[in-house]
Amino acid sequence: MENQDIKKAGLKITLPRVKILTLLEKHGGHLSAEDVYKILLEEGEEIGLATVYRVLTQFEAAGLVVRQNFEGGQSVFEIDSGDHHDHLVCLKCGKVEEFLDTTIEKRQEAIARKLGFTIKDHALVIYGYCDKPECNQD
Amino acid sequence: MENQDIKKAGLKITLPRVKILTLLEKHGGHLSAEDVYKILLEEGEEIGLATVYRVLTQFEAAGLVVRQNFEGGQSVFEIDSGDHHDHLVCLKCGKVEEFLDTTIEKRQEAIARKLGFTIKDHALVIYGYCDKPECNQD
DNA sequence: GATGATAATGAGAAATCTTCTCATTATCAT
DNA sequence: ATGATAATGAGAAGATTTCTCATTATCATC
Ligand SMILES: [Mn+2]
Ligand SMILES: [Mn+2]
Ligand SMILES: [Zn+2]
Ligand SMILES: [Zn+2]
Repeated sequence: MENQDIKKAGLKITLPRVKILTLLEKHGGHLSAEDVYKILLEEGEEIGLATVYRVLTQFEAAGLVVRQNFEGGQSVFEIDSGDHHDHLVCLKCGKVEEFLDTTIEKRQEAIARKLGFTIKDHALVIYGYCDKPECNQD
Repeated sequence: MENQDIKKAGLKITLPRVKILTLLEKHGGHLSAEDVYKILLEEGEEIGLATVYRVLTQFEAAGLVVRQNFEGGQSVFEIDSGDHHDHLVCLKCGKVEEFLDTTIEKRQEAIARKLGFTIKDHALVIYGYCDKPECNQD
């Protein structure tokens, strides 16, 4: 249940928080703060955009969601399943695919070690065109 | 000479363009539009921030510079040497290191192929702490 | 279940980064 | 040198995100 996750994060169980977390779980994909805001409005919820931004940032700090900064426009958020992964983004239709490549992950560690960096996080996003007919070719 | 690069891009040789390109070449590293603007002002140039943004975007389109979207804050620009590379960024001091790993590059191709994507571009940024004493640890 | 200290919310203002508009000025082919 | 056209600079405006603060909700305690 979402309520336990919220409580564990040291946050009070409020309607906006439950609605936002439930929506992200139900949706499963990548949503911007404004996406979340609009969907909840359409569902008849009373919520403020500032609250959505605030809560998503709190959820991120609590490890409940992950923020992705794809190029251009807004950040998007997704449930933190615990399994790190990277992304492919279609420049035409916006479709997002996920992948995890242990070879890449290991190489990153080696590179950081060689250059004296302690890795805290990383972001690998491949931009291109997906295989849908209307997206193919430049 | 910068002038030829600008001309080849189909752009007129103007003082702002020459100054911006020269500064990026001289500096060698990663500069935000505002960095460029402030440095040129300090050097006594008369230039507008809008021009800096406009010109950097034109240079990017022309393949003269590359834009990097590191998380938080402004985009930064660097001369496009033609050699693609990725980045490590220190979260404490902002230091940026560059690297190129052919293993990672090849794996990305394989992943895109498997998922039906045609790669147009990619961004790999490793965030962490560099080996300077004041940056080490958390 | 009622009470109250405290945290959370929502609306709008504001901050931040970037692009746009448009009158003025510079470039460059002729 | 001239003129068509492109570029510039200042400020307005757009886009995204955060902040402020008065009002409201939560929840530990009674
Ligand atoms: Mn994802
Ligand atoms: Mn670089
Ligand atoms: Zn697509
Ligand atoms: Zn550092």
